[in-house]
Amino acid sequence: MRRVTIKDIAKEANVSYATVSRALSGSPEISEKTRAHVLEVSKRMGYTKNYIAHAMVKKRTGLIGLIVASVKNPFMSELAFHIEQHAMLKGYNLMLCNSSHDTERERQVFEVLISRQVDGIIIVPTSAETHRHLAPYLETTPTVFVGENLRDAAVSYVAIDNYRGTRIGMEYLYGLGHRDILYFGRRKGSVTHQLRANGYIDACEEAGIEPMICHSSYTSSSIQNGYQLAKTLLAKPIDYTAVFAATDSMALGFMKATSELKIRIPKDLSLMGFDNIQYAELPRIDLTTIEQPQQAIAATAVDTLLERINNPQAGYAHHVLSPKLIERGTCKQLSDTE
Amino acid sequence: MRRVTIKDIAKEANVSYATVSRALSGSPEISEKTRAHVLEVSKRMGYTKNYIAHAMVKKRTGLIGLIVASVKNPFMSELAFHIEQHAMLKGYNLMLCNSSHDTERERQVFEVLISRQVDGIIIVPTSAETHRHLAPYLETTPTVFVGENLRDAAVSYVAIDNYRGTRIGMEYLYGLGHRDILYFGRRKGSVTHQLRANGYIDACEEAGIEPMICHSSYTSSSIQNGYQLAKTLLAKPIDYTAVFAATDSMALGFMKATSELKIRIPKDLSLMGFDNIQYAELPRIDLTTIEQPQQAIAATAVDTLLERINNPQAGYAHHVLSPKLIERGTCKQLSDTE
DNA sequence: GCATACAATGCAAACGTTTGCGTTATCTTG
DNA sequence: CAAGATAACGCAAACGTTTGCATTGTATGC
Repeated sequence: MRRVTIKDIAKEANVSYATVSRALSGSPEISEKTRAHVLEVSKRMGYTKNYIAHAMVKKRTGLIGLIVASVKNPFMSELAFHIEQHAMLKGYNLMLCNSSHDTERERQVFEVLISRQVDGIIIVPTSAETHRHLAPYLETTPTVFVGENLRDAAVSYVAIDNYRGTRIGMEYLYGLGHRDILYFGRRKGSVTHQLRANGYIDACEEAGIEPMICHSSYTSSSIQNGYQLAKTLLAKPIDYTAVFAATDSMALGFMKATSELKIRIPKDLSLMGFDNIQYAELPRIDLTTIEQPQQAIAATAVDTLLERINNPQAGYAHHVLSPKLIERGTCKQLSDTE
Repeated sequence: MRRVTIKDIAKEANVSYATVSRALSGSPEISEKTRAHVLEVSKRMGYTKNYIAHAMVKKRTGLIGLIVASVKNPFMSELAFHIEQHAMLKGYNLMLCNSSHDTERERQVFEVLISRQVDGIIIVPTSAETHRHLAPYLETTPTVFVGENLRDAAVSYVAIDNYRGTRIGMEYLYGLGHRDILYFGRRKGSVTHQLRANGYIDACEEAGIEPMICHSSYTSSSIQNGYQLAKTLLAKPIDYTAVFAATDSMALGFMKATSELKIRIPKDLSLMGFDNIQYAELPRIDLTTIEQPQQAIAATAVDTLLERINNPQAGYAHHVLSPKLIERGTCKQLSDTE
């Protein structure tokens, strides 16, 4: 049950297999007549090109690797979708790996992808240290980081302006009359979170209001972690009228806790998220949040990767996209007669 | 900036490259001394095996292709995650493709994956016709179908017992006192939906209650489609106390419509889903539903695929897993004094 | 009509591995 | 110590493509 190769076609069509190769790859230095003949024969015999052999000689696989913490995560899955679509458009296919928030695992799959000769790698790092662990590989393997704002590292990345994101959100909350706004779930070890928190703090300062920050000691943002953190937070007196969560996941965890405690959102408390994951627009959730333009992120990520592949000696590219407020139902105007 | 190959190591270590290959692949016919030496040199030179060349001679890539309609879909992304994890465990990597619910696209990516010499393919078909379109490839490429119950087709598949799923759900609703239960979003062109509807109908018959079915003319189940369908349905008088949605997505669409119409769930109407996608357990959603055991499905899918790869002449395997009721907050006991 | 140019095709090497087989060296056995 | 067995390693082919170069055939220019 051997698959039909170029040699089989050559024999059948009475030409050398170089000719077959040229006919199939659309080389100009071949007569139209023989090309037509070869195409006919190869179609008849059901030939499909062997990309492995092709990659062998061309030293190009047409593959790009994608490393995420977990495609289960709605943010990552959406990104993965758009990356695959855009890559497909450009003639590339996708190899998907999950690192499960594990730095060692991250390194392992990176090595595997290199072994598999992918032309480049797109990675959503699990920590701000990731690019350090990967440093030895980064000079030989075109790589672009997604999500983290790695200004000072010698890497290409695409991310949003996280600082501006929280500023935009704060402006909105301020406009609704809120003055006591708690920032929920600030986390160490991520530049993204650093920047978001900074945006919050600066906004407070400019407005002359007191920042209140609820720190998260978890290493990742998830609904579960948000829920746990919210439970301890809400056990204490509530001296704020709005909550700005560091991520949508944390916001949902917070929401879960408030549901249990019969705290009504937005009636008793306004809630704002960040990321605009798919969950946010679900009925009953209807979370007001700051959007990361996933499709644009995905497209720029593969474009800068391809750029890097085709032009390795060029400098590192930094793309910072704009976040956007998505107004839904979890934030309400603070009544003057409080 | 050439990558270091086996030949480079051979030269450096003063052995033939056959010896290097044997040392690296753990062949027994080599002395411990030279193996240690070769390993040391290859480590020092930063060698990484070229899987493409390896695949070339072994005629095995260690790759499995996964085709889904869209990883954006929470059901698919969860599946993709577990498939990747399980495949990784068995030494395989994953190539991910989205078909976007398009049969022609489905065929295209199937061909691409074959070209890329994947050892096998796992596909979540978009329609009950998919395996017909793919028929020419199926005899030469190990494939397993996931989700659809393709009893009569010459394919391997893993799915859940969808018929039993609705039966279980109906039993539960009946136990809560419901007698007027509407089945929401029955769809043509999918065996899965056929079976679920049958389970509903048979349950009605046995209980001596009248089946009520709201048909969907959409070609896929989504929140949006569920929402549209629910709006026209809810414009008519409501002569039922519970709604059994064909899928969680449809249930969420229904929920969105009820939110707008101030119909309270579960107070005014009980709602049951099917699939237990991640959304279902979110706060405020809290959807009672029938679970598809995703991790088990993923594991059996890759196991039967590997089985098929290593033993192509064996018969087709049909794995039918058991669904399970997940009790949450959208169904309530029907008060006797209605 | 002959030299020249160019178009069309064939030959064979190369990509980086694995592996059957042949060769050498070492060991065992009587 | 000779002969046979076995362990360790090298040689070279093979996997299915692409492509530089050589070769052949045909058209062009004078």
